[in-house]
Amino acid sequence: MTRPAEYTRQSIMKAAVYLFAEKGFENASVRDIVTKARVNQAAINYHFKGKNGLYLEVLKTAFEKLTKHAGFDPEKLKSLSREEALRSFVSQQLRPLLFRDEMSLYIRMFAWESAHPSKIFLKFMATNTVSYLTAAVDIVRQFLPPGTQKRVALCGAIWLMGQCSVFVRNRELFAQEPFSITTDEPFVDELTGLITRLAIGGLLHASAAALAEHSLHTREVEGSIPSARTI
Amino acid sequence: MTRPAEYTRQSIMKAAVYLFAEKGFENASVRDIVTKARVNQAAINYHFKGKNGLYLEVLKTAFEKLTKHAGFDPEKLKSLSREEALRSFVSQQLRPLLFRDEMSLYIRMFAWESAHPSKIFLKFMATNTVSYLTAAVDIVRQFLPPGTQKRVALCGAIWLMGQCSVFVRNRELFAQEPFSITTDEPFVDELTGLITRLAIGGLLHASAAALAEHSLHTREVEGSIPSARTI
DNA sequence: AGTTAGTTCAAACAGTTGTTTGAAATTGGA
DNA sequence: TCCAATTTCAAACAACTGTTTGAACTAACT
Repeated sequence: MTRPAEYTRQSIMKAAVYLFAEKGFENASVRDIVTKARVNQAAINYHFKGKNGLYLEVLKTAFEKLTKHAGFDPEKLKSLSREEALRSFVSQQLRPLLFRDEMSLYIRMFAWESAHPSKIFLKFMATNTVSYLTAAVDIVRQFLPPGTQKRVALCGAIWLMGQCSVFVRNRELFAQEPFSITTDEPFVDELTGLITRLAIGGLLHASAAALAEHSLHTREVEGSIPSARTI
Repeated sequence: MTRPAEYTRQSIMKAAVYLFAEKGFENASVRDIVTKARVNQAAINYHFKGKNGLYLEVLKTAFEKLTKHAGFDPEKLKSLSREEALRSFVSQQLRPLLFRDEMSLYIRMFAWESAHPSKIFLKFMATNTVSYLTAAVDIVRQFLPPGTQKRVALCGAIWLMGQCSVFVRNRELFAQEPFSITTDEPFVDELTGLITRLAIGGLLHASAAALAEHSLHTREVEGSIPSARTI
């Protein structure tokens, strides 16, 4: 039994994370990956049982590391006020705008999925309990009334992440003409604050709407509150 | 000179609009299109000089019709208050959730592009002056101070459309488990109101930040206002 | 050294994509 | 009717995708 295989595995993983983050799952080809990893074509199928298998493995480690990372530590988040927790989350989501570290790659990978989820990703989310997403749901839930349905909170979390992912995905695009946005620290700080305030406003509104629904059937004119399905 | 070709052209256009709206540009193949249009493979290249040419043609007519459509008529929008104009715009953006008409297809096509713009789309937007987008920029601009830079308003418009496009793109997904959102009229109405209020809040905040920047250099502690680049 | 399991490799496979080809069919004008 | 431009068509092309193959290599154990 030889174990130089571990080097190949890690090499592939690293290249895959980078390219999935850069282009998204569908647009990163296995040939791209093996070239960057400097390994043979067949290596991906031998070590991961195909591209899907590789992606699943990457997703697993990505969410593991994200969860362990300070920004998403459930303990730390609970010690913060709900507003601070929300801001902390948004700040983490926008991390790829400022830093090019490992965490930023994972977050950007997720940004592609939040635009148009791949089937593999959805399957992964359905089977695994991803505490990364759980953290987001928990934060959102703190702005919603106690009895709020799970899917409402889930939907709110996805919406929240969508707010940030536009900028993360199209980072390079926004840097060019005619936008010419330089994503330096003060800009990202301000963007973080803006999105946080927006989210708080949106969630509290949804909360109020849901409460009104629960209290009495006081549907009157237009602008009435339809149901707790409101995000 | 024969002119039955016009039928083929229209047939291709119709199929293309449907499939581009359904899957986005990259994921709709020419074989999908010619099959749906019941024409020959080579027809697209003969009539439109390739897939890109077809897309350009589709984009052209799409934006033409969208502009002419009541919801984006510059005259009508000017007669409304800025809040009403914004709400009207958001309502139009969410149209594909309720109706499956021509306009909805065009809007959904645009929703794919707002997630991750294709090169052809960007080129089209750069060369043509799309009054559809101009309308959005104009609406956004009414919430921003007079001197606001063009790219700031442009960025705001894109952000605004992004708010809606998540739901439009992933319509089918949200209808399934674990979301199970039935996009009926009351729901879409409420969603419209919610996004409108969120947008107003966000834009007004950006406006205030930009104004403060212009008045005096009163940068003090953290949470200071960086620049007018703020969306 | 010989055996065996693990790992690499170049090549090919089977599928898809957009595009091109050159002949056949169609049509309007002479 | 014949001509010539226009339009259709089946087939093939070239470039890509993910995956499989079977031989070659490597390293540990007997």
